[in-house]
Amino acid sequence: MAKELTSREENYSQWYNDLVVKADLAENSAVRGCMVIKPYGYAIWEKMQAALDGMFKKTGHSNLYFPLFIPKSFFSKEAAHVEGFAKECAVVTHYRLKNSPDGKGVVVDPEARLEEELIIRPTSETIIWNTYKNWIQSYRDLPLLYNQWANVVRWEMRTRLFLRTTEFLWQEGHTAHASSEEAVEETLKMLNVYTQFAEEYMAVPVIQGVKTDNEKFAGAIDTYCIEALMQDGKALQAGTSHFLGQNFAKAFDVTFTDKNGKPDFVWATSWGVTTRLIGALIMTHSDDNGLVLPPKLAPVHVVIVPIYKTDEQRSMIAEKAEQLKKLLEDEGITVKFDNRDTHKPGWKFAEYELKGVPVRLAIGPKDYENNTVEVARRDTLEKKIIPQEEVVKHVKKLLVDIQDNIYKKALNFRNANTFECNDYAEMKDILENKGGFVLAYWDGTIETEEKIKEETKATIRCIPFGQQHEGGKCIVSGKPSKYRVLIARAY
RNA sequence: CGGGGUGUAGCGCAGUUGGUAGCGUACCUGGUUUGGGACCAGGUGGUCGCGUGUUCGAGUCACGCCACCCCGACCA
Repeated sequence: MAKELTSREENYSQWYNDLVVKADLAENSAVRGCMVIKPYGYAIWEKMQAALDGMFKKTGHSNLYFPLFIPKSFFSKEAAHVEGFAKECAVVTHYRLKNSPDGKGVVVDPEARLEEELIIRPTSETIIWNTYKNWIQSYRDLPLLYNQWANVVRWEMRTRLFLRTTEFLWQEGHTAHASSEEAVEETLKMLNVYTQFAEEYMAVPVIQGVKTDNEKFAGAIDTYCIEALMQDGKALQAGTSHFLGQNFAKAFDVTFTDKNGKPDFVWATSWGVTTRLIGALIMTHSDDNGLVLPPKLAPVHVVIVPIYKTDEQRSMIAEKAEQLKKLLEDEGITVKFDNRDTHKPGWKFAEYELKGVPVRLAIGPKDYENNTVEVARRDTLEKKIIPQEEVVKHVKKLLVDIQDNIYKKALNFRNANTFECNDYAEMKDILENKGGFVLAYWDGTIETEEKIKEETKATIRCIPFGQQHEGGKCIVSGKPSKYRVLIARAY
């Protein structure tokens, strides 16, 4: 019993930390607040990247790459933007080290101070718009539909593996358009891409909406988001897409000549998702036995564990396993045959459950004789003996079933923990004792928003799309309200 | 940055009134095992976070520093 997990009930946050480390996804590094993403965790990120990147390409985007460093002066050009990020920027002031005078180690060479300090990007709007200025003259140059996969740094006080680290990986799309309508359309299009990715690949149901002015991205006109509900009843923002209006074009003087020969500022969007999605994935599906990964993002779909007593059995079963592996791989399924003799089958079962491998096949002497295989599915832990000739068909179906089942399970959980609420005391009680999403009327004022935040520690996550009711009274002030907002404590 | 806590073998921990460090696990070797985290025997592994002090003698006492974790405020 080498790797006992803390149970979710006992301590959810400890469970999460244990799981990330014990499933070998990531660990804390020698640098405060920064993590080492280990191969298994990185493999999940690569799967996410591949799926998202394909979707970006299909919607007409290309990748490019901008520098990690941004001249300090760029940052002061968009007032709201500076305000939003100033407190968490890492600043490069020098470019050289030298041997310490006392002979012990190295010191920063005071002679090598930069004329202008460089900011390590917390996001790249400023350098990108400074550059787009040179790329855009006419409406014929538009739109620019670009994306970059990059690392960014935000100097956070308190960090948690994947959920909040000082450095993290993400993609940031930055597009330029000739009209407001087109930019808004792009913003919503990418929100839909994120939604589709979350639901179809991650099997995480999300709620689409728009952020309040108070919660929106610094420098945006509107911030759209998708919000997911974790098993502990807390919300997690799984993606954001911003309509930036002409704010950055004005700040960096990016103009174009329209069809009528008139100059105008360019319209902008930006949108991103981060390695935080791995945290969302973990907290949505996993259980007290370990990770539960959706087949579409699992680095390994199927693990084959041989069971044997003698060397002869071992080699006969290995041959059978290799045959099955090949058949499954021909169907595009990723298979690991764990033929190590250094660990017992029971150990391997526990290990791959911890790592969330969706399907496990076990082949032992009895199976060899009967031409059968034991199939176990990770999401329900059910086991079943099936004939070998049905393995491929069965596994293919099982992978689809698991993807489907964990999505439904997550959706049911969210539905069971989403409360339409019209009474403030009741809302407080829900947020305090049960957790989950509360849908309540809000009068639209920042005063009410701040009051809710202060008294419940929950925030307005978004104003959900597609509300068709006639309105009601604000849950706090009693003033008329057009729509319900999504309220929850959040990561 | 505030409150709390912890630093002793890779990991998790014990260490009494101060006497030169131990347990579990992991690791290595050999053997028996293998259908849910095997067992037996033997073995390797420590600058006790760092520094200064008290003392004949410090993991243990004093002072200072550092790091990490948890809880808050800020955030994807």
